[in-house]
Amino acid sequence: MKRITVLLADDHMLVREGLRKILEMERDLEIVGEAEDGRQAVAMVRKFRPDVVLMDIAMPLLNGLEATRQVVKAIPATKVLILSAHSDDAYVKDAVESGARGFLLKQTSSRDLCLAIREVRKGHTFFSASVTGRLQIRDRQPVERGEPLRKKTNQLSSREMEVLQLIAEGQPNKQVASELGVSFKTVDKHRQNLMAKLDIHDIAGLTRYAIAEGIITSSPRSALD
Amino acid sequence: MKRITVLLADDHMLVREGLRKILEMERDLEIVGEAEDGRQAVAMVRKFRPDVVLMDIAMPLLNGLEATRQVVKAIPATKVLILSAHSDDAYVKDAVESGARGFLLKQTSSRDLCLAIREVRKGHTFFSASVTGRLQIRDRQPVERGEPLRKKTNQLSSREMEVLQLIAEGQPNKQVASELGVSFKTVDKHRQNLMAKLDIHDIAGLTRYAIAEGIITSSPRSALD
DNA sequence: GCTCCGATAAGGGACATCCCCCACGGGGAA
DNA sequence: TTCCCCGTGGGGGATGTCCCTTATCGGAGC
Repeated sequence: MKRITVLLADDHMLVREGLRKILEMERDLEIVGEAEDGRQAVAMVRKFRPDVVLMDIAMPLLNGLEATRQVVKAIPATKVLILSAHSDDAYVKDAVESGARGFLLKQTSSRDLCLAIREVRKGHTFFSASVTGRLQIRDRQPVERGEPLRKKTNQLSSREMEVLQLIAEGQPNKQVASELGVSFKTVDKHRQNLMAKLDIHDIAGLTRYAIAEGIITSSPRSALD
Repeated sequence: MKRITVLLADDHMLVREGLRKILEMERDLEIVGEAEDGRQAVAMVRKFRPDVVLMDIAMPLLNGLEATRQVVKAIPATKVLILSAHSDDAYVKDAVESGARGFLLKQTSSRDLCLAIREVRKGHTFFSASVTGRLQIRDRQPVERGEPLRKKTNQLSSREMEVLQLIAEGQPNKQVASELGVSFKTVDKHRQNLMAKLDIHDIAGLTRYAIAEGIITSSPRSALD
């Protein structure tokens, strides 16, 4: 009986060693290699043709998503399972569009990890519970070989982006209103709408989102040093 | 012969399970508990009094550095070994000033991890090769037995740092209060004080500051679940 | 002893937030 | 054309922020 061959791609040796120890307990799994950056990961997939790649997103030289695209394109038989610390909507979306077959959070248990590897190996998909909710919004098209999914009305309008930025910069509704030359109530309404779209319901969350999305920066001292 | 007792503090279950598997191979090490945030880490140190705490920096509710200060102050016999993904100068410096006995990168090998645990247990220090060069700046100050030093840049007290983190994670005063087990009005006062110290007067600004200082990350994960 | 400070707590007030409700006009899609 | 989304504007209310004030307690320092 042939075992499922797995490639580990993570830039942290401790994490790799930990994952190795976890996976070595499973009799049907076999680790065929370890990569410490995205470029190495692609090269090792070409060389070993593993059934599954366990791919971290944040890696030097070539990030996990770009590496996934190259792996999917070069060796379609190899299934990519993304391993990320964050369940950021954009990451999950990018991962799916890159051709990944699953998205695992580092908060998940080792049991789910092994489960996920076996599922994607069989051609199925596997997503951590925390991220599945966001995927069902889109229609469940066969992501298999198709075109990249188009963004639906899920995105913020340009007006909402403006309001988001000003809020994240610390301006109260009233000030945003005068800045944009509209009514305070209009700003309030935009805020309500974008909060509903993002499912974020406090200013701190909006600020973190804006920073994560690159809409603003967190460093107030960037002008000085 | 008594084994070295170790507490794991990391918000990623997979990482904890990986570390557990690694450490369980060592006969002289014994994992006495796992914490998934800083507050839990402090509580479990008080409860189990482990020889060594393996502490991640980026954790929800209470970050690893603040947790280290509290552990060092409450249970000086417990040695804290910081485990971080980044070798940022400021992090290393903060870690030392917080009273940590060592600083390990996640890029280090499992052999070095075990070595580091044994060294700090003996009262020595252990720093990953990549960060040792930066340490010679500081002269041997009485970090040994005394109180953890505090950064000069921000004169925030421990309590204020805690409140800042929870606010930046999106929690309203009331929820912070119940989290810390104090009155809503006390939290409000801490907030006023830290806002005055930082000269920041809105939540968005506090959030940006907290991210810039590495107290939290901009990832939407840390505030949720 | 006295003083300063941090942590605790409370009252009160002005304002902002967050979330409902409602409506209108324009522009693009079904 | 009809329908829905988007931007605009408003009412109202529950809750939270932000900033005053005062006060007690314990520890650190002089």
